[in-house]
This record gives sequence, C-alpha cells and structure tokens, in this order.
Amino acid sequence: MGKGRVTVIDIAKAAGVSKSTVSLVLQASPLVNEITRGKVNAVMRELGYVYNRGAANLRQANARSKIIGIVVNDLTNSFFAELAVGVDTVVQSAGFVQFLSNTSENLDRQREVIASMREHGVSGLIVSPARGTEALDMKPLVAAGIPVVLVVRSVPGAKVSSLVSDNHAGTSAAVEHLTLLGHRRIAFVGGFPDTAVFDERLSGYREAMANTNEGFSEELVISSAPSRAGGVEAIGQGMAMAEPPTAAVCFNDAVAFGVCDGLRARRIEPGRDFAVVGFDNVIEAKTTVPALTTISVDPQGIGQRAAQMLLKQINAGKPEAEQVVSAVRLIVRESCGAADNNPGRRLA
Amino acid sequence: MGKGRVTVIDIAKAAGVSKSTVSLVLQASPLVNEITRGKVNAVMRELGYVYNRGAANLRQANARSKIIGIVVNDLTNSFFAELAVGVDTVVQSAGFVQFLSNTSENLDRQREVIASMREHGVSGLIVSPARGTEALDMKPLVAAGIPVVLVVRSVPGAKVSSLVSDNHAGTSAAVEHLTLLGHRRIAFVGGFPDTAVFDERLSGYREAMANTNEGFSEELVISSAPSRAGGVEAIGQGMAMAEPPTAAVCFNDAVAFGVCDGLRARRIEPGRDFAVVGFDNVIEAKTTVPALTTISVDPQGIGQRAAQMLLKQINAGKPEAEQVVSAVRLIVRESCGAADNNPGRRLA
DNA sequence: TGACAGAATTGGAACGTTCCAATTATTAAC
DNA sequence: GTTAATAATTGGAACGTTCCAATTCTGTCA
Repeated sequence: MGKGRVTVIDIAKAAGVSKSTVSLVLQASPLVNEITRGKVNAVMRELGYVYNRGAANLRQANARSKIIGIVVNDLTNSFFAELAVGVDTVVQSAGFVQFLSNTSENLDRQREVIASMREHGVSGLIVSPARGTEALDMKPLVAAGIPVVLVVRSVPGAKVSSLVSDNHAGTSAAVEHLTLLGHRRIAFVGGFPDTAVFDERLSGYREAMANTNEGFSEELVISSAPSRAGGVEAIGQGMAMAEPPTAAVCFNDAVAFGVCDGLRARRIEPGRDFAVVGFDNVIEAKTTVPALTTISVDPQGIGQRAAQMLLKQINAGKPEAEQVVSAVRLIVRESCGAADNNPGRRLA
Repeated sequence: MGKGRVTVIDIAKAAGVSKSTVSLVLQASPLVNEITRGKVNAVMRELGYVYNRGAANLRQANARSKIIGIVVNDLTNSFFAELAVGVDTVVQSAGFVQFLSNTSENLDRQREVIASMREHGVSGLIVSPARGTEALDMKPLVAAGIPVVLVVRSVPGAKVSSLVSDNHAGTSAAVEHLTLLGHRRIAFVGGFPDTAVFDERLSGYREAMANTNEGFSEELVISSAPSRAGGVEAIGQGMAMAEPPTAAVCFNDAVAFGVCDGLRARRIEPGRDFAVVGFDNVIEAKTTVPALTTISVDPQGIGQRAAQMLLKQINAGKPEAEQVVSAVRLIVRESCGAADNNPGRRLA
C-alpha cells in the first residue's frame, strides 16, 4: 500500500496530535489523557503501525531491547531443545522474547552469532558454550555489561554466572545405588576424557567406588564417543574382560541406550542380567523398554532456573556473577533391575 | 571502561579520518584505500567497536537487517529442531543469522513473536504455523512486503509461499508396502483430527486402504496426541479390539516410537510380530532397535529448501508466492518386518 | 477577574548510522 | 604544465524514536 513505512509522525498527523504525544502513548505513560490515548491507539491500529525498536533503542542508550538470546551448541540434541523451552516459559512471562541460535559446536559460528545478538542489543544471553570456548571469548560481553549465564558447561576463568549440574554427586549416587543392589564390578562407560563434564562425572564415580569393598580400578573406566554408537562399542570392550562388569554407570543417556543395544546383541537382557544407569534423563528415558534408570538433570528446569538468574541480573543493573551447581537426583526405573517384582533378588 | 558506547565517530577521530570513511570500511566498499581500511579496522578492534545495526537499519529503510526469523510450533519435537538446523546451514552461508522462536502451538505467543521479529526488522520469516493460524494473521506481513515461507502446515487463503510434504502420497505408499507384505488389518494411529496435516495423511491412508481387499474401515483409525505418549495409549486401544490390527501406519515418528513401546509392554516385538511405519524420518529413526521404517520427509532437507525459497524471495525484491509440495519416499528398515533375513515370510 | 497549580501537550535536539553531492588528492594524457 | 579523468575522502542531512524543557490548557481559589 503506502510507500514508506508508517511512522509515529504519520500517526500524529492522522490523530491530530504531536509525535511526542504518540510516543507517550507508546510507552503507556500516565501523563496522557485517556481520550487522546484511545484516539491514538485507534489510528495506530487503522494504519497498521509497526514500532521501530531500532530507532527507539538508538535514543534510549541505556534501556536495551526486550529480547534475550540463547546460544546452544547442538540443537539436534533434544536436551538443548528442552532447555530452550524451559528458558522460554520464564522469559516470556517477564515480557521478553527469546531468540535462539545454534552453533553446532563451532567456535567461529559462536562468535558470529553472539556478535549478531549484541548488534541487535539483546538484554542478556544464555549460552551453552561450544567445546573450546575460552574466558577470552566472554570478556567483551562482561566489558559491555551484558548479563550472561553459562549453562551446562562452564568456562574456567570467565567472570560470568554459570549454572551446571552436580555431575559429581550424580555418578556418586548411581554407584551407591548399584552397590546397595549387590553389584561389585561396576564400570564407568562412555564419554571423551578431555571435557570438564567427563572429569566431574568420572570423579564422582571414582570417589564412590573407592568407598566400596571392591575399590576403584582403572580398568573399569571405558571411554568412547558420547553417543549411542559409542555405548555399543564400549560395552563390547567391557564384556570381553576376564572378569566383566555386572553393571554400568554411563556418561549420558545416549551411551546408556547404546549399552542396552550392545548387551541385547550378546543375549544379555539389560535390567535383568545387567544393570544400566544413564545420565540426563532425556525425554525418551522413561518410555523405552526397559525404562532407563538415570540421573535427572531436568533440562527444562535448568532452562527455567538459568532464565531466572539472567532476569535477576538484568533487573539488578550491576551484573553480579554467581556460580550455581544444580542438584541432581537418581530416577530409579527398570534398567538397573531394582524396579521389578522381586526387589531382593541379586543380579548376575 | 569508557562511559558511552564507542561509535563510528570515535573510530573516525582515533583513526584520523571522517565518519563517512569509517562507514565505507564497515560496508567493505571498494572505494576506500587499502591502507586506510587497514588503519580503520585496527582502531575498531582496539577500541572494541560494536556495530549498531539499529542505527544502520534506521537509515537504509529498504535494506533490512541480516537476520531471518524462524518460528516453530513445537521445539521439543526433534523434527523442528532438525528443520531449524537445515535452515541454518543455508542461511548462514548466505551471510545471515537465524533467530528461532517457539510458539508452543499458542496463537497469542505466535503473534507476539512475529511482531517482535518485525520490530527487529527481519529480512524474512520461515514459519511453521501454530494450530488455528488464519490467513488474516499473515496479512500484515505480506502488506509490509516481508518474505514469508510457510513450512509443514499451510494456511488456506494466505498469499505467501509454502513448502509442505506430500502427506497423501506418503501414507498411501506405506499402506501399499504393508499390503505387499501380506497385512490386511492396518491401523492408522495417532495425531489430532483437526489439523490439515492429519487430514492429508489420513486421506492417503484411506484411499490406499479402499484399494485393498480389506477396504477402509473407520474403526482402524485411532487418533491420539502426536507424541510418544500418545502412541503408547493409542496402540493400547488398538490391541484391545476384537480383531486387532497386525500393522500400523503412524501419524509421525514420535507416535511410532510410542507404538513400539506399547507393543513391547505387551510382549509383542515390533518388526517381528507387528509392523510399524512412521512418518518424518527423524534422526533417531535409523538407530533405534528395531530401526524404524518410515516416510522420509527429511527435516533438514525441508529446512534447506525453505531457506532457499526464502532467500530467493529476499533477493528478488518482489516476493512472488509459490506453493511447493515436497516429494516423499518410503524408507524400509526393520520395524515393518521387511528388512530381515527371510523377506518372503508373512507376518502375523 | 487574576493568579496559580496541575494536567496535558508540544517542538526541537539527540541517538549512530548511511547516503548524497561535493570536494580534494592522485594519476594519466597530451 | 595544463587538463581531464579517476580515486579517495568528506560534511551534512536524514532515518524514527525518546527525552527535555517549554508551552498551553483546565480548573480552583482568593
């Protein structure tokens, strides 16, 4: 229709007021008369006015736009999709909208995406950093006073808030539970040794094992890709031992599913002949057969919590970095053998 | 550090040139001398300059920002996560960044999110519309000349491009395949009856069934939520029939996984005792046990194609709406019982 | 009626960028 | 050594909004 876009001045002209008054209406100022407000609003609807956030942002150098950015390293992993949904629920009720971008674990892409979000004046950022992210990458953000909350992975040395789950406590609880069920040979399966998350989960396992009669033994740690395929491969290695394990604490749920596949291929039924515990509690965990015993980190909950931390920072003005470790709990289902009809029975 | 943000004028001053020159450097204009360019770039890095896209956008009323928006109706469904990844790959190589928002099937939220994206001056929009979206909702977008590509679901009457998959042909092919394998009682399982996608998939099933000896029968259509849980529930209903089905064409892969779970819970092994066919070919489909026979709509491919359509429109200036129906093909894996070692064997 | 307070409205400057037309510097051609 | 052509640079206006200070309008009170 019209050639140019419709501006606050067009509205003013059509409503017979000044642009300043229109601006006041836009910000719901109590200064403007109810009758005027109604008229202006009517004209805006009629002409199909679209607020130009860019222009507004330009003027009010302090107040940022009402968007918060979320940057994840692997959107195809449903863990992150759910995390984003959790963030969204909180953020939207605070009147923000969330823009999400995916880095696919690519550092360059991450830089680009974060830069782009800054250019658009995001109010804050929730980031699940790509592998290899350094404190240096976060520096410009804190220098600019942009609130940031790191989730899932923390970046050592970065002066920003972070929210990670208690990996140590999780694997530790898994080992204790399996010990109570009578297992002695408990393996730690899957994951790449060069990540912080792996270290934390392994250390929980190690500490708990050291407290058992069996003690900790290096040979029961079998690393692999943190994927379903990795799990299949790792358990193959484990079952080839002279004295194979009777239970496995897995790096994550994907690995755990792979372990189940691998066991079945050897005619060993997970949950009956062998105990498997995962980590993450992804959505499929409770519906697969056997239902997976796992450590719940509740992706949506993490998202909500991260969003709250971020909003707090945004409202506080002065971003105060805080490090939060989110508690974790063991969800006992079938794959560990504890949930069946004769709970006293010893496995293997 | 500095009080205000660092602007193009600060750079100009520090580099001893005019702001116009800095602007030219910013847009990589060939007009500026290499030496000058280098100096300016150096100063920008040094002072930590951040491009203010808002201000730029303000001036160049025509050229929009380099972001494209993608709006999906259910991010927890990995179909959409993968679609987004597909869009991203194309869009990012064209120098855009993608911002994603989730509507959770909520019309109000969808309006909000689209408005917000408009305010930020997106160059184009890829939308998987929430249930109940009307042509009216798209009207302001086309009026404003913003390129839009609808995916997955189309909106009748909306004058925008759309890219949907050939749902009718998909379920039809599934039924034919199952018939060839010897099945007669084939159920259609899952999905809500009030959506266009459901209608299309059901009509393909209906037509193909009508061509079999068995014929189409209403009782074999069991609707449910289009989720894993919905699949579990629906197959429970199905197996309780006097003459239960021996095969199921499912509304989507999520439902199909649920059906497999439900069958196993009844000691019926999917792929051996019962044939299951999904729809979507999500990434897990090929790695689950049994691997899922499904209709491939290749979420990433759809995303890429949609992105290409959108970019074409953006570059063309005048958005020319086109309706594309994307072909679909049956991927035969294990869950239908056809891929095992004795292919001649009749099931159930 | 005049003065005054408070409510409501308003014009202009400013935000950080790009575009345009104009200017200056450099090189080429005779 | 002048002219023309080209390369490089530049100041000012403009984009759509908000903020500030100033103005006008309304009603109240002496």
